[in-house]
Formats: sequence, C-alpha cells, structure tokens
Amino acid sequence: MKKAAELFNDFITKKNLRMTPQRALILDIFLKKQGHISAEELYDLVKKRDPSIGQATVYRMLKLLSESGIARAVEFGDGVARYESHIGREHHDHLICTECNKEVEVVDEDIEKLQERLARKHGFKLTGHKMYLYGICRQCQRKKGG
Amino acid sequence: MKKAAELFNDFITKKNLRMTPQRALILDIFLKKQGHISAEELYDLVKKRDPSIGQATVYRMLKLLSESGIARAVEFGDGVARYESHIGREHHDHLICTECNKEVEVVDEDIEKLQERLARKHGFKLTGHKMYLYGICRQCQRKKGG
DNA sequence: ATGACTGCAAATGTTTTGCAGGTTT
DNA sequence: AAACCTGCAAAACATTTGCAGTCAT
Repeated sequence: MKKAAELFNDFITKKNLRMTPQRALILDIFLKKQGHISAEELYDLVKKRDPSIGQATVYRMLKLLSESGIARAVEFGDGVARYESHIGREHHDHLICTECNKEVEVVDEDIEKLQERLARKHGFKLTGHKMYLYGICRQCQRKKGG
Repeated sequence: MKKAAELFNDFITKKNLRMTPQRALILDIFLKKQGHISAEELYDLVKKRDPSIGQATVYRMLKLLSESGIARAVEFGDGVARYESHIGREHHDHLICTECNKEVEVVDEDIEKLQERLARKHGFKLTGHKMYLYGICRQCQRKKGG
C-alpha cells in the first residue's frame, strides 16, 4: 500500500501541479489528525505551525486532497463540511445510540454488496454511500428495562 | 392515520403558536409538492400564490415543519437543505446522482434485514436508520462517457 | 516568459436574526 | 397589554473567487 504522501505526489505530478511548503504542511497535519476535521479546524491547526498560511490555501488544499482520493468529505448535515483521511482507513458506517449518543463504527460486506446491486438496478454507478443506524445500546436497554 | 394539516395544528396548539394564512399557504404548497424541495424552490412556489410572503417566513415554517415531524431534511451534500414530506409516506432511502442531483427513492428489504442483524450483533436494538447512496445516473454516465 | 501558487480581501450563496409594525387573545 | 407573527434588510456563516505579487521551470 502506497503512503498518502506518495499518492499525493503522484497526483500533483500527473496534474502538473507543484508541491509547496504550504501544501506539505497542510498534508502532514491533515494526515496526523484522525477522525473528522473541518476546514476551519484544520486551518486553526495549520496556523499554529505557520501563521502566515491563509484560509483559502487550506480550502484549496482540501479540494485537492478530495480529488486525489486522499481525503473524503463526510456530511454531518450541520452546514460544515468535514473531511477524513481516506487512505489506510477502512470504510465504515455508523451505529448510534439515541439514548447516550455512543457511536460504533461498523461495516457489513453483505450490505455493501446489496447497496451496489440496488444502485445498479436503478441504472446508477455507485460512487459512495452514507449509512447511519439508530438504536439503543445494550447498557441503555438495561437501564430502561429495569 | 391523521392528516398532516391536523398534526400541524396539534403541534401549533401544543406549542402555543398560531395558525396564520402564511403558514397555511406554505403548508398546503409543501404537502402538494412531492419529492424533495429546497427552501428557495418552496419560496418561489409560495410567491406565485402570494407575492407578499417573505423568504424568512418560508425558512421559519420549514423549521416548524421539521420540528413537528411533518417534514424531514434530506441531505444532498451540495450545501442546500432539501425537505420532504414525512407523513403518510412509506419508509424509503435515497439514491442520489452527484452530477445532476436527481433522486430516486429506494427500499431494499434484504438490506433492512441485514441492518437489523448488524445492529443486533453489536448489542443494539435498532429503532431507525438513514441511508444515502451516491452515484452517477444513467444519463449522466452517457454524457460523461461520450 | 510562462504557468502555478500564495495571502488577502471581496464576493458568493444559503440561512438566520434584529427590528418595527401588525395581529390575535 | 402580552405574546405572537410578519416582511424587510442586515447579519452571519462557510466557502469560493479575483487579484496582484511571488516563485519555479
């Protein structure tokens, strides 16, 4: 498996773009941060290491990271785009307890296959999906049940 | 099954709010429009029937409709919130074309069963879910491919 | 020289909010 | 009177874009 930095260099080269100190720094910080991060949060982290970097550069870099397949946008539905590293991470969906907000990351190969099939049935070429399962976790069931 | 207008009246009453001509008109238009609709689109339709109604009233009404459970927000991921009627409708998930924003409502019994199984495997009692499939529809594939 | 990259500020587009006046109870 | 509702315009918010200057090839 190629490393993200390598993949980004491939992408940069193929597109006749250039690697710059700003891009290297943003990439580095983005990859080290796990979980989801918004452009604003990433910008704040970047500023700590180099206050001269502007917001626009961060936004532009996030676009490049998405195009190159290194980052992936995760929609939370609150009007703020968040990104997660898409390299070296398993795809996952979310199982959320509606009582205590606990969240478990889950994957089910069979569901993924059926999603593909379902999309194809409607003439779509599936490029991604989001699935959120809501329920009540074991602990909260106990608490409620008695 | 109660009608949406009735449910909205219950909600209005419980919250000590008032039914007004503006709200009635917006509700009426919203319920008649099937599929998803953005605030802007709804506003345009409303203006045709009563040009004196302002955007803010439409936005505020959509918030009330969501709170009352009559409308449901559907995330397309393009920065525009869309809503659909959530009353008297079969459960369904969404298959969305990322090129032209076309949306198909889908249901797959097998997937639903597997979701149940997946939740149970993690000790959760499943109470609901949201699933969005993103892809490229037949037409857009043609357009792109050649 | 050409083309890419940058920070800044201005622009964009959607949604929310403050306000002053109007309406219902 | 008190509490709600309205349209308007301004504000807020995240994100994008135009621009003039800088840098690499």
